[in-house]
Amino acid sequence: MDVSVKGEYALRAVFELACRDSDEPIKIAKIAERQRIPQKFLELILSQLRQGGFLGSRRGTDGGYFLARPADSITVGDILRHIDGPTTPARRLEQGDVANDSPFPELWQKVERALSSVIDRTSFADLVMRWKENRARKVVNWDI
Amino acid sequence: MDVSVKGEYALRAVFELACRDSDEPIKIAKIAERQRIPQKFLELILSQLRQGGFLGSRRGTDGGYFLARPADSITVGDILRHIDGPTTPARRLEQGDVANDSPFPELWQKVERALSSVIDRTSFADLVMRWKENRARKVVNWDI
DNA sequence: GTCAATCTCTAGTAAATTGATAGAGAATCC
DNA sequence: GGATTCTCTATCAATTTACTAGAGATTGAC
Repeated sequence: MDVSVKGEYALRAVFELACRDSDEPIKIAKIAERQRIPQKFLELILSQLRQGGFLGSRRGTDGGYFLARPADSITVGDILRHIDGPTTPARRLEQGDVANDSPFPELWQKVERALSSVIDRTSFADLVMRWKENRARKVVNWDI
Repeated sequence: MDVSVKGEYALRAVFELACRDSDEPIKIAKIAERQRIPQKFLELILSQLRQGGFLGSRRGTDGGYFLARPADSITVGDILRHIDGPTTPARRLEQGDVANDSPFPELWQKVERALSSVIDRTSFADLVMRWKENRARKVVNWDI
């Protein structure tokens, strides 16, 4: 009932890439620094996200990572499930037969749906938009 | 984003106790057998649930465990949080200051609310009720 | 073509967590 | 007093988590 640190790092890294609208690659070192993520650990995570088709990369000077798809087509759920695995193990969702039934598969399905209604409906475009709005509000308050 | 086996055992054990409307204690061995839970492991879990005020117990012959409160006043969330800890670590829910803000505390709060809308609103009385209804339906289908 | 920068891949690893087990001790009832 | 059952502390193997090390492969600049 919790997200791993790795999953959180993955979300922060993708968010960092989604914030830049340009397609030019951002270096691992830069993401690591800005999001305070151990660099070597982040390398593994980014590589895994690339293998999942979420990110693209380029090597060499001016290399780095970038979104492989538009930010509004990548959801928080996509990233979390790719990094941390399924939110609920399949066997918990299966209805038992008459002999061995229990109320729990139905419960886990409800939990799954509730969770999904948030994580699968929040794209990184949404996150960036909300973040910019909040940011604007705070700056205004500061000015008063 | 998952529940431990221990948490699942705890739910099954409390459900087992909630199914009996009588207040007479049920032995650990019986619960372990009926719910297929390793007995020694279950002992720890039941003891922890007793310390949390959810269960009561009696020793000796005719001893066992029983609900300390009515089944409609114990929720799935109560048990899960007592056994597995908070569903989202507090630090993830905290809003950062202007200098270091991010869209994630808001996200985690939404996740938390979505989860809560299921687990904190499902009591063991609900589970027993639904289970009995389902059971009745299945038996009817068998008879046809 | 070589050099520097950067991603990529395979290992390894210390610490924590998970899912248990063992066994002595304490209460309850006959 | 003895049988039964819960209670408490300790221990443990396996797995997972969070992270590090280092050699290798690309890329672009010169």
